[in-house]
Amino acid sequence: MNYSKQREIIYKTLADNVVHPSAEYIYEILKEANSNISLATVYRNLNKMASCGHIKKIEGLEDKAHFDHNTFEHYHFICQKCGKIYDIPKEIAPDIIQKTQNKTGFTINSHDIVFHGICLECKKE
Amino acid sequence: MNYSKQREIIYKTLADNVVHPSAEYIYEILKEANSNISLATVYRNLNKMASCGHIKKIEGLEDKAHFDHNTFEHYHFICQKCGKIYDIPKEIAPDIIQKTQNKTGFTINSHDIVFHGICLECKKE
DNA sequence: TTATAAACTGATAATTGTTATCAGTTTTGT
DNA sequence: ACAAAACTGATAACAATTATCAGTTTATAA
Repeated sequence: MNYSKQREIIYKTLADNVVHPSAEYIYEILKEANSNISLATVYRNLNKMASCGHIKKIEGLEDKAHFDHNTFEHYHFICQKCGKIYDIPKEIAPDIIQKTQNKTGFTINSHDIVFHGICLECKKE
Repeated sequence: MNYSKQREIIYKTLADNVVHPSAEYIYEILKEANSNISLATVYRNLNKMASCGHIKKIEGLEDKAHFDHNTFEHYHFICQKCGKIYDIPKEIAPDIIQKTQNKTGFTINSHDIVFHGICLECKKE
């Protein structure tokens, strides 16, 4: 993979964002900053970085895919009211890979856990 | 919800299938059986049954959604080689809801776990 | 350095999975 | 048997993503 200025900008935009943005959302931020980076380039580079493990792709939320620069193992919670995505620490499911491999004999390369529910903020209301 | 002959056929097609089919796949089976059920009806009814808990919708695999008539709590493994989807028993992650609720204070309504890797069949080759 | 191949880009057309629409049909409760 | 509600097939519309393509940038090595 070669260096590209656009990829660097896309990664920084992702990393600086507290949220877990979609490709579209990153594209909008870049457009407002007059970066002149096309939507196709955003998709291309997010997917490229995800497939080489530099970032994480979060699928199965609504329709869109979201991206996460936080690559240490963790899970996600999506609020059914506000739509916000929260990180969940991996300690909630200890030895999950080992247990599953033992039980099935399959080789596990990755796994994702997604919770749906209502976050604290939205419960207050 | 009213009774519908098409919905019954769609459910039976789903239940009789060992695999976890997509809407498209069910539609193809029905078409071969000359059922004359339209793709829209397949989508409509799978979604309807999923939202009332009669079946399960599995999202976040590749692009398509898949469906599962097995509604007891369990997880999924998708083989990166053959694409087959396997059921994983819920025992691999005991108390996962309780733990996550305690840790976050969020209310959890549902959760999904998806593993990616290589299944036994494909490892043999 | 410059030449060259490979990897990249923006713009946009194309694709794909899914949903909406709509006129007509079934189902259900009275 | 009748009206209201829920359903249907056909197909247009939609939204997210990917493919295409001519031109540009990057890495390599003579």
